[in-house]
This record gives sequence, structure tokens and C-alpha cells, in this order.
Amino acid sequence: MPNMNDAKWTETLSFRLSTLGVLVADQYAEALAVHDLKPKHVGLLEVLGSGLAGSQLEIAKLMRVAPSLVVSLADHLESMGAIERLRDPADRRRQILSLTSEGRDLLAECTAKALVLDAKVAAELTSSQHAALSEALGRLAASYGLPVRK
Amino acid sequence: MPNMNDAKWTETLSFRLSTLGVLVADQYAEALAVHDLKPKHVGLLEVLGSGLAGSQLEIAKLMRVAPSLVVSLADHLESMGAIERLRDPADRRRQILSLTSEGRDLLAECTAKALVLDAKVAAELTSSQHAALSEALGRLAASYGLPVRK
DNA sequence: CTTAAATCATTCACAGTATAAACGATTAGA
DNA sequence: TCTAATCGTTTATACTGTGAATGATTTAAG
Repeated sequence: MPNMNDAKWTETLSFRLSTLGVLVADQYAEALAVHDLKPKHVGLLEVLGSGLAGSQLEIAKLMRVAPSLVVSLADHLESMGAIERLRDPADRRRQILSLTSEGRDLLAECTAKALVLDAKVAAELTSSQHAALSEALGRLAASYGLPVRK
Repeated sequence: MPNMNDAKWTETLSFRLSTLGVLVADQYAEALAVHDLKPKHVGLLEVLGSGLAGSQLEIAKLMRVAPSLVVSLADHLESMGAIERLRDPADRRRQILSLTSEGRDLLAECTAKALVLDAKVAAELTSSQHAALSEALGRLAASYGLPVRK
């Protein structure tokens, strides 16, 4: 006998959450392409912009990413002049990364792109749906605990 | 002057939607690992299970994926005995894919894993939050139109 | 002090995922 | 009939990310 709940699964929370989430993430990635950036580059910019920053190793932990990846992300951002590397005088193994003013501008532009995308998503919803979605996602975000771009 | 809405962005719908979505997608992928499957393998099984199936090219279009990827996904599933390839007698270029009974069982197990994951997500929410989230995501899913796993 | 172990950034080799282009078999159309 | 298009497959390749090895520096032990 064929199983009974084929159709149901695509209406599941986790299915929709993951498919829509990946879709939005892809759209965001696409919007960033004009700046020659990937989401993780922006993630690094955001970490630096939030002031939580520090050494590359700390950034790697914050972003839950291999330290060697931080190197290549930072290389790219540095080559475009968005960030600076500065040896920590107190511990000359460490590289302290910081935003340049160009980097701050770039981050602002990326944020703007994100807000545009956000508006497109919001446009599909009534304001009460928007509020409810926001609250529920906020709850989930709090319990899963991740203010970091993947 | 530093820009004003640094903190705000991480509370955005699209940010939370994409980060949480990717997170859930990752957890789902992890849950599938015991079956030696990736989400896209299951996506293919789901397409076949839904009866929309047909030739590999049609499947590729449904899944929005390169035809050559369907080949390798199908190779893997065929090697585990989950699907069968059958030349279309009417057009012997086409391969018609179909689920074997083992394939149906496998799909059911994957669906079960997904429901477990779904329950974990739901456990973080009140029932009214759950309902609201479900409705809002449903609306978005409808307007973006994608009942297909990514 | 001096030497051994740990730490940070970097490089290098590699695995995994996906695509696009080239190819052979088959079918459709002029 | 023979030319062009289609389907599946193979092959080459790009891309993202990881982990292990390396070199520079710092910390800890004796």
C-alpha cells in the first residue's frame, strides 16, 4: 500500500523554512555578486563592523569556519581595500583586522541590498503576517542562537 | 559618522529566514547521513514519489539542477536499489525512473527523519506561533512557488 | 636562562558539489 | 534520406571549504 502523507511533508515548517531560507540566501548571494563578494565576505565585514572583532582565530570561531578560510576571505577583502591587517604589538602572531572607511561604505551598501531583499519578502505578506513571522523567527533565532551569517 | 542600524539588520526577516533556513537544511542533511544520502537524493526520491516524474531531463528541470547531476544522483540511488531505470519504449533515448519498493521505504524513512526535525523546531514555539509561522511561510512558498528540495 | 610546548596565521593538498561542454545514440523534420 | 535536434552520459573544470604541515612567535617548565 502506498503511504498516505506524501503531500503533507511539503507543507511542513522545517521543509518550508529550509527551502525558503536557502532560496533567500541564494538571492542575497546573487545581489552581492555585483560587488564581487560572497555572503561570507559580508559576514566577515559584519563581524568587524559589530566591534566584536579581534584576531582571525576569534573571527573563525564566531563564524564557525576554518581559520584557513578566514585567511582567504581576508585576503580578498584586503585586496579590495575594505579591511586592514595590523599586527598586534602585544602579540605579534596575531593579526588584528579592522574596517577601512571604504569597508564601512561597502558594508553599508551590502546592508542596503539586504534591506531591498527584505522588502521584497515583506511585500508578499500582510503586516500581521509579517509581525507573526518576525516574532516566530525571533524566537527560533534566540533558541538556536546564531547572529552570524552562514 | 558611523551608520545607525548595525544591530537592526540581524533582526531582519530575510536574515533570520536565510540563516535559520540554512541551519535547518544542514540539520536535515546531517540526519540523512546515516542513510548515505544527501538532500538532493531525497529530492529526487520525492519527485518520483509524487508521480510528477518522467525522464531525467524533466526531473532536472523540476529540481532546477543540471542534467548531469541527475545522472550521478540516479546512479547512486540505483546502486542502492532504491530506483530503477527503464528505457522508454516509445523513445529509446529517454530513461524513465521509478521507485522500487525499497525506494519507497527509504523515502518513508527520510520523511520520518524530517518529521522528527520538524517536531524539534515546533517544540521551540507556542502553538499560535507555530500556526502563524506556518501560515506566513505557506504564503511565501506559494508566491515563490517551489515545492522542490534544494 | 634556555629549551620544549603551545598558539596564530598561512600555505598546501585534497575532498565534495555542481556546472558546462563534448560525445554517442536515437528521433524528428525537411 | 540526411540534417538537425534531443536525451543521457562522460569528462574537464570551477568553486567552496576543510585539515594537515610549516614558520614565526609566545608561554611555560625545568
